Amino acid sequence: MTIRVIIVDDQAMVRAGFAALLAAQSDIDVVGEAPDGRKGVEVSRTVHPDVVLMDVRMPEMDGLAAARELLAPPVGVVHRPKVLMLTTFDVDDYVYEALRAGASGFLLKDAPPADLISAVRVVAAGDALLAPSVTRRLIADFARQRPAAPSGGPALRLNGLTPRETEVLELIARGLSNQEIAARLVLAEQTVKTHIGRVLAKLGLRDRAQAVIFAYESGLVTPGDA
Amino acid sequence: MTIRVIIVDDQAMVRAGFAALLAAQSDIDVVGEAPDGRKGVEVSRTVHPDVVLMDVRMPEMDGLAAARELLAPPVGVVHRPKVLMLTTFDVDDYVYEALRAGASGFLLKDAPPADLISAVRVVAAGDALLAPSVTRRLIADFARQRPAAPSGGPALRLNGLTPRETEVLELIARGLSNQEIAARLVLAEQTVKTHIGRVLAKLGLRDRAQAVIFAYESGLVTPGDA
DNA sequence: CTCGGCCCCCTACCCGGGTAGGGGGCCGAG
DNA sequence: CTCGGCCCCCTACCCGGGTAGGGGGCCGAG
Repeated sequence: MTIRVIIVDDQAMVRAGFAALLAAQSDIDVVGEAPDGRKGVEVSRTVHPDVVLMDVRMPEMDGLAAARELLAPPVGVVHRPKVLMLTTFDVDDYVYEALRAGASGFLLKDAPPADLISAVRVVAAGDALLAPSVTRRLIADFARQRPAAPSGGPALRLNGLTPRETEVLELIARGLSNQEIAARLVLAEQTVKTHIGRVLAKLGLRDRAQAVIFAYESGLVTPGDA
Repeated sequence: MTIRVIIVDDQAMVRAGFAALLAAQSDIDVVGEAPDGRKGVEVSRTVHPDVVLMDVRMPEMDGLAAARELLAPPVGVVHRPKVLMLTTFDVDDYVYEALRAGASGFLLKDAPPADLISAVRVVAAGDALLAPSVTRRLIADFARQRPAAPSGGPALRLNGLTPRETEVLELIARGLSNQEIAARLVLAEQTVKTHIGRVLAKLGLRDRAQAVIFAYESGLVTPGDA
């Protein structure tokens, strides 16, 4: 019995590469592809794959939203595939969001090809799977986790940032100074500093330069949307 | 007569994907792989491929340096492959550097797979090739080109940055402090400040946070390659 | 040779950004 | 109601980062 897989990634080359890689396995069939989350959901609901390989960052609908859609389907939809998230970076909040959404696994794209193949098999079999580096981070996070949101916390914010903090972070990532941010948000500059201080603390960053990096790496901001 | 190709890219998954893609063509043989420029040069000198698929950004020796090495071989080395550069972004200076080094082509990684395959064939046949978006940018650049470097200028640098300045900029974009950059490059912290000052002035930026933004927006640094 | 570009280093200075440690009001959950 | 989270604001302080304006050596082009 073959494992039916679809690949959702915005880069056609990546899709083709993965498809070729997986299709070479006798027990795996690539039965569909999609370039973004929204189309990925559609394709999944049409072909009913066992496993969805899902990129995190994509246009239209990102991988996390698509995963949530697939894993908590509306009434009437019975099919529920396993979702294996793919990413090039191991940012914790993605992991948390994805796991919370019910994803079966999280794999870094630069993992050895053999890992991808076995990951598909493991996930198809119903097991969970995390890349070693992700696991490491996960454990580290839990270790130093102050019992913040007790349980069933309100929402998924970027690493536990409040809306205001996220807003400030984005303006930092646009290159604004504290003064400019204050003007833009109609706040005292001190308040801006306070927000930034909390952002840096929550994310474990040193300064606004690292904050900019985080914003890009986490997808809060994307090259070209300046 | 098959086209012998080697793939030089730091991500094993990418190599495997491309290899699978190309190997499926009856007229193309993948005869080697390497994870960085230096090893790529070695492999090329060993297996004498017709075409080298070369990623731009890699550890140890980047794709541009490796391309120069292969295309201007030291005396005694006779083999001279075609080099097809691969990149995820279309930054002008990379294009210029690669073309000046004698690369046969420049392809964006997110091009359709069919393009990659035909690109290999085109290049192997001795023709040059640029991705459409690269061509567009190339023309646009020439169009609005102030007669800066009058002719045959020294080199192609990111917006007129010297190699050292570019190096410093990249470290800023990695989140390093001035002190850390100084340690990394074995410089006085003051020297680092001097370089940064010039970078900011040349690029019209205010501070290192904006420098980080520039690095991402220009493609000097890409989300995911942290 | 001279000259220009690059690289490295320096002193002196200041300000923006970040830290530490406060306070108050609002609001939804329990 | 109380309590916790969030948001906004404050003083005080300091240091990293950035500016201004120097200097010297190397090297390739002319």
